[in-house]
Amino acid sequence: MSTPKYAIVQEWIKSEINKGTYKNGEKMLSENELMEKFSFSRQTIRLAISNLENQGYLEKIKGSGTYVRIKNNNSNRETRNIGVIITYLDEYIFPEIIKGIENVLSDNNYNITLGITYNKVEKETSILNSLINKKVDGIIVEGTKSAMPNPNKEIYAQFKKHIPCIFINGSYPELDIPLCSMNDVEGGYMAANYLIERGHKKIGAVFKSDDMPGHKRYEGFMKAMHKYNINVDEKNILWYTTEDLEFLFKGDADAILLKRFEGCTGIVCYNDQMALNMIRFFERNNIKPFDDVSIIGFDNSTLSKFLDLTSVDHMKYDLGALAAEALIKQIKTGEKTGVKIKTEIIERSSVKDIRN
Amino acid sequence: MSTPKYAIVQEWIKSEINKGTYKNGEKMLSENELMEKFSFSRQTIRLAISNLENQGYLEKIKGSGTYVRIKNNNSNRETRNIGVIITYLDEYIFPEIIKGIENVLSDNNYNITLGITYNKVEKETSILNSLINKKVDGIIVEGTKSAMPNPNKEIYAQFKKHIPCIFINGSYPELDIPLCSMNDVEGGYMAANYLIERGHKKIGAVFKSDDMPGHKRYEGFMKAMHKYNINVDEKNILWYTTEDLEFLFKGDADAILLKRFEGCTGIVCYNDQMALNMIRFFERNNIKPFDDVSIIGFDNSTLSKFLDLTSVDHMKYDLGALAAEALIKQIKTGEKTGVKIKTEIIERSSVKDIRN
DNA sequence: TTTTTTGAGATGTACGTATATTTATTTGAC
DNA sequence: GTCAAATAAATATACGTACATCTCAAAAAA
Repeated sequence: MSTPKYAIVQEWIKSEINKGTYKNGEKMLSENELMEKFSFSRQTIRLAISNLENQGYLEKIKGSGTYVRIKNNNSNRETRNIGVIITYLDEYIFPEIIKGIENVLSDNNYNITLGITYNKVEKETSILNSLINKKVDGIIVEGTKSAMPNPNKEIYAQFKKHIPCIFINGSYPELDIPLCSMNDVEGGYMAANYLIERGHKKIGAVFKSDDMPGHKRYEGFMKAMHKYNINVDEKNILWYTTEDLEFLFKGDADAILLKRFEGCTGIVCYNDQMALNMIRFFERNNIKPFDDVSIIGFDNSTLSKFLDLTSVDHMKYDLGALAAEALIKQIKTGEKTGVKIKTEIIERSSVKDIRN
Repeated sequence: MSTPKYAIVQEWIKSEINKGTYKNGEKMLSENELMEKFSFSRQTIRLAISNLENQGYLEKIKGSGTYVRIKNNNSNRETRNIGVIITYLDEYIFPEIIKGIENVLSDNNYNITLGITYNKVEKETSILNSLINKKVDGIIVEGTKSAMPNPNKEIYAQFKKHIPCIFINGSYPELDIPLCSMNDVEGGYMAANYLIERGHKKIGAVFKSDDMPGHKRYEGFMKAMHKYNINVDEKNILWYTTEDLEFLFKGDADAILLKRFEGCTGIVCYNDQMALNMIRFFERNNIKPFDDVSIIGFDNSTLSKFLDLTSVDHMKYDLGALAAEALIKQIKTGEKTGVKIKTEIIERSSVKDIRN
């Protein structure tokens, strides 16, 4: 069994307390009410309550009820500890972000407490609860799917009253928590602009559809094309989802792809890994990448260095560093500022100048 | 009812502990034994044990039993915080290691406090000092260059007296701190063995000389060659340093490399990035990689997935996970154990079977 | 000999039932 | 209106059952 039922109840109670639904001293739902709410047996509910009692969240009074009673271990002393919550660590942009955060924070004598959510809301809840317990001086969060309604939103709302917060990549606008993010629209614009300036007119693109940055980069791409009055043939713009990767670039779909990108002299790719896919695709079909077709990627990853691929760098390190600086500023002065990170094209040899 | 049954059991256990019948660390009667002894139900016994656990008299270990473990509350109070110190984060093996550590620790309700040393001794010193201040429950360390004399060695010696430690990748043998590391010798052996079993006899290799794993992988490589009585031509083994990367694989040295690997049907590469270098090198010189020359890499990185490169996986995730488990074991029981991580070959299409 | 599998024993999770004790509110007698 | 009794609601104690999961050592296989 993945998460025991009693643990579900525990997490729920904890997060409700942290949200502020039940305040210190107030009466919690009775065992019977919790039974009905979760449709668990009374024993299971009692186990959860008993655990929380031992952890110092609740107090039971026989015959009366269960009450929130938070034991404040130590007062509001400085911990010089910052919580950093991210969705993933293995995707190649995150290590750089963390590096940026770590460098700034350690220069200011802060430690990092790291949490990884794997884009799962429940994991995020438990990390947030444990950070509240630990009393951090501030948090930097890359929230789980910010487009969807997130039950942790209320915890964040509670959080920001006492503890400085900074979001990175995405945020909940209604919460008024500052955001540090890369400028994907500008990145898409620059990529297209870079090709156009070197004489390319028929430009294809590959974007990820199930991802916010994908849409933003497309927006920037189109902006550049319109600025130069270049008609965009939608056929040349390929949208894919994570699931498409399985078959779309393995060779089976080459005939389709050839038609989609027929006559294109340059391709803007969603990221460097996609650029690699396209390079392999062209090689398989006797089209020389970089020479016959210019290619431009995103992320300026290790991959692009090895491939000698021109790539749009969104300064992942700076994103982390500036987020950390914004947080420290907020801790010191209370001033809430966000940042948009600059993008930059790292020139390598994958784009050919075809002007006469 | 005057005194509840569970209280009777509690009092009995307490007095037996105080009498010295069961000493600290010793195994208490099992739930079933207590059931029989008192003729109470298992739930009642469990309640008594659970209360004593919360009072700091007992500890339950699932699948093993209930043990006497008397906690002295005040001084060394639990922080449920583990320090993790690594040299780098951006090199591609580290995120996986951290993921392994994080998963195990968060399952056990520990937080991670992350420190990055960038292989600099002074940075390591300041991180260690700040962790001592923070009173972590344990640390997992990837030490800075363990071959060199490290002034932090004494800090570690102090550390390990009070706080459980685990080293990963490398350690200072004289400190007697357990080590979790990958088995590079075995990895080198497996890579060579894999090629030999598929009919390759003239096998080249590229190893990193300024790095411990490079030497270990070479050692394993030679072991396999000797086992099959294959004479190794030292000319076919290329050693490089970090600095060599600048010019050795950019094309200028192709003539030299061609001579070095003349006639080789397979190449063992120090890691996947080096494998990519070799692939590019062969392509430049009209030798079809994978077809004319089999190639095997190390690390099973994203790169190898994209290149469809057979690679030796040293289970970076497991390294982190097992190190974390070893640390938790040490915190709970005081038992100091290290682990050697298994290696495994991830088969893809870069090695050709050339047996007749 | 070494490695793998099996199995017994231990704790963990979960449900059901029944009765006891305490608290707080409502009801009813005065 | 006041006070005591009845009642409802809440937690406390206690037993039974079932199956899940983990540990460790013994047995079996390589």
